[in-house]
Amino acid sequence: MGLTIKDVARAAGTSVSTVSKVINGHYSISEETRQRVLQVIEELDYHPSVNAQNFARGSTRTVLFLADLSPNTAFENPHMFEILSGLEAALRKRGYSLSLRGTDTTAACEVVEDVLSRRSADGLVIHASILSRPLAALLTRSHFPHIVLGLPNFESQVNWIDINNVYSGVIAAAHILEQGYERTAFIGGREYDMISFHRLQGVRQGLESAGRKLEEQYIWQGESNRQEGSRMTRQLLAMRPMPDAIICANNHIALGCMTAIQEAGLCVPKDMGVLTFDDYPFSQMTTPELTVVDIKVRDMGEQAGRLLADNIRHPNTQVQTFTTNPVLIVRGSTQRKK
Amino acid sequence: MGLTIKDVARAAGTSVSTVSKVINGHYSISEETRQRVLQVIEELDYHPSVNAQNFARGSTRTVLFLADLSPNTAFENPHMFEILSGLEAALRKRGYSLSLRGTDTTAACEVVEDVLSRRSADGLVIHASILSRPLAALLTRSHFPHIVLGLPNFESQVNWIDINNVYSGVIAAAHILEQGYERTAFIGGREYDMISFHRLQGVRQGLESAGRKLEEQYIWQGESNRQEGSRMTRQLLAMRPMPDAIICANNHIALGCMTAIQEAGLCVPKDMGVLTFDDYPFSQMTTPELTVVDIKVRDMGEQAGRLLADNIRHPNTQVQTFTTNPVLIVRGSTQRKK
DNA sequence: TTGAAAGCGCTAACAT
DNA sequence: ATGTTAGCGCTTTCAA
Repeated sequence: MGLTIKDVARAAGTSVSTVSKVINGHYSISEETRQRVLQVIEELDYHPSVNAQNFARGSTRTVLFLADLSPNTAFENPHMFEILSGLEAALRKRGYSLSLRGTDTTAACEVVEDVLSRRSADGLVIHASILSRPLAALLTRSHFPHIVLGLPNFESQVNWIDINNVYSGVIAAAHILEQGYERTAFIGGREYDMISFHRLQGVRQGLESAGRKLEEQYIWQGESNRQEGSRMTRQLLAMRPMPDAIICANNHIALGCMTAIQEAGLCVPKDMGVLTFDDYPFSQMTTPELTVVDIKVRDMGEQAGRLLADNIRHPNTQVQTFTTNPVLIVRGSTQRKK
Repeated sequence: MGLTIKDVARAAGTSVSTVSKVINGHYSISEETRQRVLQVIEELDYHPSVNAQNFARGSTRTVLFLADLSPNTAFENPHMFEILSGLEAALRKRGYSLSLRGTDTTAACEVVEDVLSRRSADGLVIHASILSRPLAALLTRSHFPHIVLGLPNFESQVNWIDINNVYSGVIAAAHILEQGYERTAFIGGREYDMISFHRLQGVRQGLESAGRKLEEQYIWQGESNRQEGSRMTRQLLAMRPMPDAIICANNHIALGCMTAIQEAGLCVPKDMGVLTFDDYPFSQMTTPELTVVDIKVRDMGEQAGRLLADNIRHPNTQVQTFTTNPVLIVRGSTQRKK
């Protein structure tokens, strides 16, 4: 097996260090020898050994992705894979490869300690769901390049990136108003459901900045499932005046909402506009199909990759960002205007 | 930076090679020194450098996963992530870490050539959707450890593993019979849809082995979407005698099927049993919920990991396996019996 | 602008 | 059972 850098040096009539410099784009090499060496590399079809490069450099050019990969997470979190794809693309563009490692919250600390001491990665991407205070402390203390996907649910100095759910709410409100709906309602998850909460906040802001108001009695909270979506919707339908548009915090709730409206004999989007967040395959399974404020979650992965690559170069910068890339996908459920 | 094997050797009063042997579980070390060295390693909190180990061994202890990771593949293929999770778990258990690389069919060959020449992985997991003839040839010719996820759609000598869709069909048929349905129909995708075809085959076998028959006029093929599912179902409902159970090749078709049956004023599961394959989140979104023959796709990932690890140890064995792990999930759509 | 040579930290063949 | 030592293939400092 294998050509080495020596073979190239010999064939090109130079030293190995010259070849190395050519490979790494060192400035001190004359254009002439650069071309010659490149030519030889091409002819010999030489590829430097990744292992030897890593070893000599003391780095791995690898980023490790840490998340909970227990059975069924994929179904519950179809976004994770998209994030991963975006991340991989962004990292590869910058010369890093991506490794994957499943772990739960408890084990995560040990895993990270292991990575640090064995130097088996140059950076870490950590899903917020497995971030604990000790882990955050470890990350901060070690100054190891990292980025957390999602807003940590406690104060910390870690680098993180998250979707701007508030802004998504603003977009939702704007669309509802633009379609001429007058009395907007919001049904969402419980207090601890931060995503729902932020979306609610955004809707409120969006309405208020247009001089409208999200009436308190039009806000309902419950579990995130279809049954609850139906239940909350029925509450709304019983009110006078009845709202004429319902913004649902997520798809599950929205599906229940649609059912309840149809069972009440009302027509979407004429009697009631319905809007939700995130474009899932089943957003298009209702009649009419659901208007959604979608999130370019792949973009978030790409941004995470970019930020992490920067962080590897400049380990002492802190990054805490909301990415603001929601996109409105208008479908039948809010198309009141022609 | 950091502790090296020399520090450990010095502290333990042995040579570096002894320490190395302890680390790698070499047989020739006495229990006594083993304990002493282990103790020192513990005390010093020493962790061998992955880079140095890889370099010295000439291997990476890494497996690369190759698949198409373009936008939206996650939605279209929710299974991929589950496979990945299973794979990671199985590989980790065997000392390998998993890397991820997105590529299309065309670029895949170059990527693999690069991996081979740079020795950047010890093995490859390749999704069948990006496998081309040249790539298969390269894999075979190079004897590089690999496993393809999914049955290649051409003859080849590569190692592969796939779901046993035929067997899933058999399970489906058995359940339908067991529930007392008399005239089974099958609606599925076009000829080129191999998954549908295999399931059909299985249903046929299952019925025949019970002395029944899948009548040719009860078999319809169309595109895999809801519209077509409805259309094919309406065809079936118009036939006399009408079938009393419909096996749908996939969820999309099944959803259309349910709609058509309900529009015709018939009752599932009394007048018509409905069964499909794969448990998706939306399998439970119909009323009644769909009985499905599910596939433990995570298990397939785990098996792939195991097979690949074996293949890395024994590069000259060929593996071409159907994993037979379908599981019947009985829900309302076929529960005719009490 | 180029080259010589000293590592990088570990493994494994060989010697004891 | 343990130790000695020659690599592994590259990067990088320093001298020329």
